[in-house]
Amino acid sequence: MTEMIQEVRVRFAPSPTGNLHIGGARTAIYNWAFARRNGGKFILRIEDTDPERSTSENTAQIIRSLKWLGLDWDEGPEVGGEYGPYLQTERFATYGAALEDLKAKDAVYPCFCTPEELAERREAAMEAKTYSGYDRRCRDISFEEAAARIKAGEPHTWRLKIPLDRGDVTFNDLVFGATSFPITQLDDFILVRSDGSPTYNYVVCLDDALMKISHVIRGDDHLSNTPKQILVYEALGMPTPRFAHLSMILGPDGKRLSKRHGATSVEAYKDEGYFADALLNYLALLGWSLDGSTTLFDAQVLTDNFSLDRVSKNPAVFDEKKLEWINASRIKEMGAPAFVDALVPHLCDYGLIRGGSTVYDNELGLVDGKLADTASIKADVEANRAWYEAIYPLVAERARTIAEAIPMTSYLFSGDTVFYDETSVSKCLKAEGAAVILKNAEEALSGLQQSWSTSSIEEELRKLPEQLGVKPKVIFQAVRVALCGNVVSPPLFESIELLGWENTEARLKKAIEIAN
RNA sequence: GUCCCCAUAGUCUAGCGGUUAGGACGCCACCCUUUCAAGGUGGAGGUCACGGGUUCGAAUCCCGUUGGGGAUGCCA
Repeated sequence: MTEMIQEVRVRFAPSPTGNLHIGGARTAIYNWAFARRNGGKFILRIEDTDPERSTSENTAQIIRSLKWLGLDWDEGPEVGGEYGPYLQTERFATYGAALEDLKAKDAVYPCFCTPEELAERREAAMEAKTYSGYDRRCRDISFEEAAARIKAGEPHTWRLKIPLDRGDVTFNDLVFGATSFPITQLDDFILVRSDGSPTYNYVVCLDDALMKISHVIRGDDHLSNTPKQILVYEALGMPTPRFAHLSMILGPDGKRLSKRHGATSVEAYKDEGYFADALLNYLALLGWSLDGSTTLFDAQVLTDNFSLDRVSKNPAVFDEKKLEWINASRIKEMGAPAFVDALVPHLCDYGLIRGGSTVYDNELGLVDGKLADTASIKADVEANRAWYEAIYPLVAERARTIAEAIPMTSYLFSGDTVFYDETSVSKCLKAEGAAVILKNAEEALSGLQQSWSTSSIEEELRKLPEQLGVKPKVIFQAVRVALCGNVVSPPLFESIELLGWENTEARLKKAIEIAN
């Protein structure tokens, strides 16, 4: 058999019945990477044939998520293409024409069984443990009788007439290898519903064939649908594409990843402060490997190296810890400007503005004060870029996501007030000698107003342990709690510089009151 | 019930007949250190699901078993 030299054309075909989830995103990434690696085309097609559950909002959201991930498509919604339209609901004309063709070829037949009858028979057969699909009772209705019943307006579906004499359906899956299904196992499934709409297994073939898709790369859950679809291609007389199935993504409990495992949508990860390239990196690794040892890479490396024969067959458990680690490594290398750009939307969400007077509790719930409006936050960031960028070194080694950076740095945004962690206060502020320590710290810093910098602050405060004859740890932890409200915080001297003398002074005075 | 697929440490994986079974996340310890991290160093963790073959030799090839997943819709 000669292999036709064919242009690589792959597609991602989500149904807009929800937002883009992790599994779908990975399928999209693999298709995209395969296309880019092989100089082919990546096509986006929206399978919106289920009017009950499909919404245009979902479509818009899916597109947004794909773009955010950094994927681009050569044909599809928004970009068009010569094989459009790319919304299934706009392709209905082609389905009707193909049905006429199938009727002419005697490859389909009308079925007058009602859904209720079908369900009843299926149940009975299941009960008797003998169910193996539709019993084909309408297959032998004569042409004349069928025509008469259709003419009389009797509701009917159109079923594929499986060629009983065909051998088993075999195909070489590009991930799973040789796969074979007994023809006896396949029933005459419905192609066109009684309302005239086409079913998935029918449209998907027609669309893929008409769009000249060369490789169908999709979820494992379609492996068992593949023989049916091969039969449709054959009935249609259209060439069968190559298939590559991707194993499922599982939750920590080993069950298929779903909402009950927590966040599963791409958008949710975006909102939690993950970066697109980190998510892309992690997802690419979930079922594919570059060489067995490389774990950190960018989209370019992916599109330069992706290949289906390095795709794993085992289902993979989604490990958020590793995603966090990859995201953390991204934050460490991204630099202050990019970090601030990513931080701003989160600051806006919480109304955090430099020098603000809002007080937050540990969960970042609003305790007191007003939320700053996003316009003034953005303006302040523009006007004081250096101050905001100075936050980066404080959290770059600590925050795994941008969202984590918010509670970590919220003390920088509360002006002259501090939210105190009770245990930290009783441990460090109400301890013996705390008031003296804080008083001395205040005095030491007060002389620095003209030379306020991390290094001068550090120089002065470092003198305290010897002066007071107290262990450094005791001193610095007391100051830390006084200024940050907690025994755990980002580096102290840098924090003091960012707080400024006035806020520092106010916070120290208040802490001294508590200590007394 | 029937059919299909899968099986290497807690997790993701490398491995394609000869390796002390490699890497990464996570975990533990130590170092660094004013906290938390980060970083550095070291470590624990695998009878390669189980049982049979084939072979001089099997994680790798074959058969069976078990476990898991999927399909079996007028959903996609």
